[in-house]
Amino acid sequence: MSEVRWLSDEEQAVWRSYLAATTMLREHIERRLQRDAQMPQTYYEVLVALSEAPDMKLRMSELADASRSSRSKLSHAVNRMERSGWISRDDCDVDRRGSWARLTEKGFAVIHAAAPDHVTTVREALFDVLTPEQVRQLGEISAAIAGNLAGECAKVRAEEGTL
Amino acid sequence: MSEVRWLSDEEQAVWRSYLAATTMLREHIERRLQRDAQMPQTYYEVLVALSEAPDMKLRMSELADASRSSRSKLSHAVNRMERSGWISRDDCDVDRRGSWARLTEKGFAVIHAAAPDHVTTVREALFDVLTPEQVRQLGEISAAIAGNLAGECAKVRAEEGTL
DNA sequence: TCTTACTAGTTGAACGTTCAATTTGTCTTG
DNA sequence: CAAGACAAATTGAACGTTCAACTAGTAAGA
Repeated sequence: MSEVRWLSDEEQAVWRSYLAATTMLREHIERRLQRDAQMPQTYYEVLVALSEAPDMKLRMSELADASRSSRSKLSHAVNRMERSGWISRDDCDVDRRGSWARLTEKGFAVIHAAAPDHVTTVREALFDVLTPEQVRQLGEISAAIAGNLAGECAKVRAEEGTL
Repeated sequence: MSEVRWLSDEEQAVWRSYLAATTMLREHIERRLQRDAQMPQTYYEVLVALSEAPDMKLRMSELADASRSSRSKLSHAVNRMERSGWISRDDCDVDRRGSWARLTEKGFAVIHAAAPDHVTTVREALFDVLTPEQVRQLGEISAAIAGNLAGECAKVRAEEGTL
């Protein structure tokens, strides 16, 4: 039981600023995407992952990893997008428990229609307000944070099916 | 109708890294808070805002601003925390439409019990993986992003009651 | 004063996410 | 080739959030 290392005044200020910035940015993008393309950011990421995959299809687990979704969340999301006609589910011959999620032509059209607005939002809200130097810095900072948490997240992912 | 300014390879990489880092960090903190204190991060922020207010009470609208909640979201959240006995609602004499949200003794105890674990989580996942220089950089980057979005968010906030 | 416009806050329904099963199929080892 | 362990994916309930009304009180102008 060691003593808690509280935050210094500067750390406190940075943390609050970080929280404000990331929250506002996320909500801003979410609102725009909802307004322009009638989908949450999560669905956008799922569609992007599929559109970049060979034959525009992935096993559910692969898609879950690619889009940082839990299996359950992805299952619900794919249900929803299947009803919208953006994704279809195909049986997997190799493993009959598994199934493929495939981007339909309609889904392909939807993601391509959504992309320009989305990219513009990201550019205007993020890259346009930072200097090139800051962009580089943000890249390194993000890599450090993500690198440290990757293990933890993998562990959580692994415990999913187990307990 | 001008041409879309797509992201360069470097911007693309930074954006994906940023998305991975912020998503993982948020979910990590959320999981810990849920595990250690049985509350989502949003509720934690509401309790902190109240604990820092004079007499540990704020009008609902002030609390909404302080915790970056929509009025609706806050209303639901306070309902929940009132049932838990962490917050109580007091009538407002000055404006009979309004009401005060006040932190109860139990709520005060809850937030003080939750703080050490939470701060430790934040320190380990954020400050411990960055150099002092990077912490400073992150502060400036966050300020730039938040500063730019503040107007937009205020506008959304204002439209809430109107439409 | 009456009327209209506005503001504070709440509510219920719809949505997306989490959590804890559950189903179905594969792998392993005796 | 059984038997149990494990893996892929889905499901329903509970939760928190959003959205669009809605209630009730205040402010302003005629």
